[in-house]
Amino acid sequence: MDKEQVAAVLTEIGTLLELKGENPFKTRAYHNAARTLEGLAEPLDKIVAEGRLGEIKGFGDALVDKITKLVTTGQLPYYDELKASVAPGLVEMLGIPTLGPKKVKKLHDELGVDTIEALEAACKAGKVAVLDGFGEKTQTKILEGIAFKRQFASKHHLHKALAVAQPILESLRQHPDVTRCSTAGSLRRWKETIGDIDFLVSSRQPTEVIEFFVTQPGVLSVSAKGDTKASVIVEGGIQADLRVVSDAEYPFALAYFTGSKEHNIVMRQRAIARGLRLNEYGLFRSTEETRDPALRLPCNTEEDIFRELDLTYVEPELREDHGEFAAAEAGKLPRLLEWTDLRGSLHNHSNWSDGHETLDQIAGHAEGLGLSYWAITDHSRASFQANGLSPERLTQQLADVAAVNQKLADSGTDFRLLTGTEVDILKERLDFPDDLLAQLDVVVASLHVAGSDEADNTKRLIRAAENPHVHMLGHLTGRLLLERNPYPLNQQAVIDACAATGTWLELNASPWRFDLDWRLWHYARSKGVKCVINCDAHRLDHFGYLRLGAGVARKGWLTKADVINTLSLAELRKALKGRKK
DNA sequence: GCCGTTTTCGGCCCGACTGTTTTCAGTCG
Repeated sequence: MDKEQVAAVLTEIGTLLELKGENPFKTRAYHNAARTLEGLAEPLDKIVAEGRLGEIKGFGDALVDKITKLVTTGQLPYYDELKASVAPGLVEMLGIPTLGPKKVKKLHDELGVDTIEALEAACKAGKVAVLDGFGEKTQTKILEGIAFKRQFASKHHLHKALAVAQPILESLRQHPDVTRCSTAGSLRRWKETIGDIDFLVSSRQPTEVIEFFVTQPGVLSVSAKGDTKASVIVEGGIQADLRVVSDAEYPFALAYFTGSKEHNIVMRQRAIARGLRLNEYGLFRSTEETRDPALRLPCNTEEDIFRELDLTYVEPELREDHGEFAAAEAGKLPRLLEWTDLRGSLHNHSNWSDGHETLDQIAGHAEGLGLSYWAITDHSRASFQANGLSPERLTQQLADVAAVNQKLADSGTDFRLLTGTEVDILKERLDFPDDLLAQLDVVVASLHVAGSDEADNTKRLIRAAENPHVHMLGHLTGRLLLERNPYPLNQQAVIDACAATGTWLELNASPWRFDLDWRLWHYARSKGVKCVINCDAHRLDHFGYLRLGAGVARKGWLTKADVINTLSLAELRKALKGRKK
């Protein structure tokens, strides 16, 4: 096993021990060891072979023995026995909000519950509410949690859908019988979560293309296969649909299948108002149902369709009926940000807190990608679970960043790391004093532990925005897509406070967050609030989130001028030092 | 589980909220 696999086993052991009610310090030792492994710079098998595993802090005799067995043989009887002794349903139950190991254990011990279904039945029978430490509210929350999980089981995060779609799209593009092809639907509109993946192809040989599609690598099963369309289930349980049309129909089908439904309704209304009829097969000179090619207006691209309906081209991201028609009619749609405009990210983590890589590794990777800057904003002390930095460690880190930058300067490169923090917004104050914040290039203030009181959460965020050293607020609502709803919060009031104080707002580009939501950027932009698209990177492969975040920013109507991290390093330094209002 | 030591077992361990309590356990980040 490699270190990722070993880390996964150790994490699972820790979770299983929690469910058995083991000493929390013991379970934590496993979780800590897993995290340490993931952060190792050199190969695990080398360390094991050279007998240096025990030199690593947190690795005693027991862990060295178990890790060595996993690395050298891929087996660990202790793990197998432990796993066999715990019902798999219990691990699944941990995924329900408000249920942790203690409650799950109690439910299992007292009620014999070992599946989600059994838990649901027990709640409905009122058996949970009468348990010691449980009550009516807990029982209700568990039922809500189960419903929430089921509701979102059919939705998928954008990056996962993209990862599945891109190789298939590339494959279709190479096929000799494919003339034009594209994704469509919510994926093309860059929605934050995706129900199913839509592909559109134009071809003279639909049967061949469909056969090719259903035999793509990653296709788990074929749910439907006809003359013009097919549906398959691909890896990750995502449904993917292919539609094949003639090349003359292609732009109409692309517009139709891209949607949104609401956008399409307005498009059809505009067609009717002009004595035309719009559907997936064409824009026809007729108000009757028809597919007669002789009546079809000659449109080769989507641009042509919009023009026929007296509109400038509307980018797919904007097709939500959120004001795009009025703007397109007036020729006032903004020129949207391009992801290649971005020069760096201002909210990221290193192995000083809960990130995976060293400052050197991060700087090397960012420079290699052609970026201009990258801020290191590790967690502050209160984020204990994330190994948050004390003021002393932060001060040490400043020196280390300076040393990395000196090396960069000596090698003649213009790329620089920036110092910073993601400082916790505590109940009455920020986690670091102002004089420390004043020494940093970048200060991101984030709420990690919010309450249930909307007014109080709002007040805390506004107070953070009013701090003269805070450049921006991070992941405003704390939502985790498909997992956790936003904190109760008056977002508009916070945006107004940002406008009044000159505080920037983060667009957190992690595909689990995309926070602030695209629907609110239009408002923020109208108030003059600047956006910062941040990766919140915890490892090198999170750098690609810049592209995801740029798509969300486009969906929020943002232009290059609205986004701070399109600035050059010199311009950015000036903006960071500029006095807030 | 690990660590450190007044060398053999006690301490490890932030800050806040919710729901259950009537002073605290469990959960979360």
